[in-house]
Amino acid sequence: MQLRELSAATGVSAASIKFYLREGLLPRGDEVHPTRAEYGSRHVDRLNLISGLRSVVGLRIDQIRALVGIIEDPDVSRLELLGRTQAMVVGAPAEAVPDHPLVTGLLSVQDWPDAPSDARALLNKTLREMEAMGLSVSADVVLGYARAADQVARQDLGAVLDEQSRDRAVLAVAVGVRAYSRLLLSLVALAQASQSIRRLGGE
Amino acid sequence: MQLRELSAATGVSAASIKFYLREGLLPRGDEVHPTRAEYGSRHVDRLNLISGLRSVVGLRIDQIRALVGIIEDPDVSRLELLGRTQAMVVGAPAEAVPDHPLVTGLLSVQDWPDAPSDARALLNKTLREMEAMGLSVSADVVLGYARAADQVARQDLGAVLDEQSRDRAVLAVAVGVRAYSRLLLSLVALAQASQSIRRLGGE
DNA sequence: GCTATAAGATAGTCCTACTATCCATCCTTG
DNA sequence: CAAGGATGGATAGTAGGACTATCTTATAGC
Repeated sequence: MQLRELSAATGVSAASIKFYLREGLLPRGDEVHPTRAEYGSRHVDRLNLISGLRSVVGLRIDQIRALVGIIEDPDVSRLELLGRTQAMVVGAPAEAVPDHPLVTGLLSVQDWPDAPSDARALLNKTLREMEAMGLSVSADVVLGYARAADQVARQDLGAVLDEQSRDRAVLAVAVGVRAYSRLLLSLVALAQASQSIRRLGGE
Repeated sequence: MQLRELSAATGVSAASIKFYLREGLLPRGDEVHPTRAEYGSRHVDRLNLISGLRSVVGLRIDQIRALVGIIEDPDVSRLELLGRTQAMVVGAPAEAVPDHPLVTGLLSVQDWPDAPSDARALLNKTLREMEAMGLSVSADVVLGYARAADQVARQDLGAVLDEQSRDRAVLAVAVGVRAYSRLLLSLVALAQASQSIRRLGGE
């Protein structure tokens, strides 16, 4: 497959493919001559990953480059790869954040492993930011959400593990996280709208 | 208060204030002379709204302009204003979307009013998109999240209704929706990370 | 051999959100 | 009351991000 065909196969313009090559997101093809290179299925997977992460998930080029670097690092296990993907998509903080009181309680109630992770750091950061903004969060609410989240996680994991290439697994995780975040957002919005109508509807 | 003081009071640079004036996001001050204008608390509220919607919520200038237009339309009730704000923040679709089977059930179980809304359209659209992508969503999961969301909404609404100016109410809604959905997302991420460790941790 | 096309490199474009400069006032301070 | 510095408003410039168009060189196929 050469560049033009790769473009046709993925719907990405030839100019954009050249751009991704330059930016190091897409590996070079096998060079047949100085002016001819051969591309294969890994290039197709990679381009699908790139355009999915751009258009669906909304990551920036430098974030995608970072993720691609992890994908290609053979020392990174698939488990770690998926964790890093999740962290990138949800915007987890780079540094560790000390545990919020609610989090320690949560882990024991849910029987979740007490291991540090980007997700845990994000949760702690989020709780602290909400308090800083004057939004109080009750333990009941957190536990209620956590129970629901735990159910989702059990279901969702299977699909991701079935993906054959690392590129496809990463895309599946990213799209899944994005979809669930939109679902949650919709539900919060609908709940608020419903309560608003209750209280203000008759005014 | 003149421009420099307004800048000091809000932490927004004088140049940016001029930019927002030009863009029609911030009303002009009361013109004392051709070269002197007086700004008041409504300008402070508005600037806090603009910078909050930009930095915390991530809205673009044209979205903020649209919202400001609604704020200043006296024919729009506070209830409708808050609904429109929410729709902007969550990126609700412009057109109505037919109900997903899960949604009708959800409304009756939660005893939420059966009124069309942007939030409802978004939920329907999200559920349909997830199905199109092969992500199955169970009724149990949706109900679990909905219960938790309902609790949050009851609490959170009070704070919004207490706000005196429309600007502040809009900011409170926008920040609230954003913050709670991030909280949920953090919990889902942590749940997924925990389940991953369970299943793959020993590999 | 000749021409169309691929690969690769370089420079240009479009968009968004500001930021810097300019200018005509006008207020304040010595 | 004159001088200097600030103010409000207008115009143009900048920075970052993501491409896109152009150009060059070298082949591939006729």
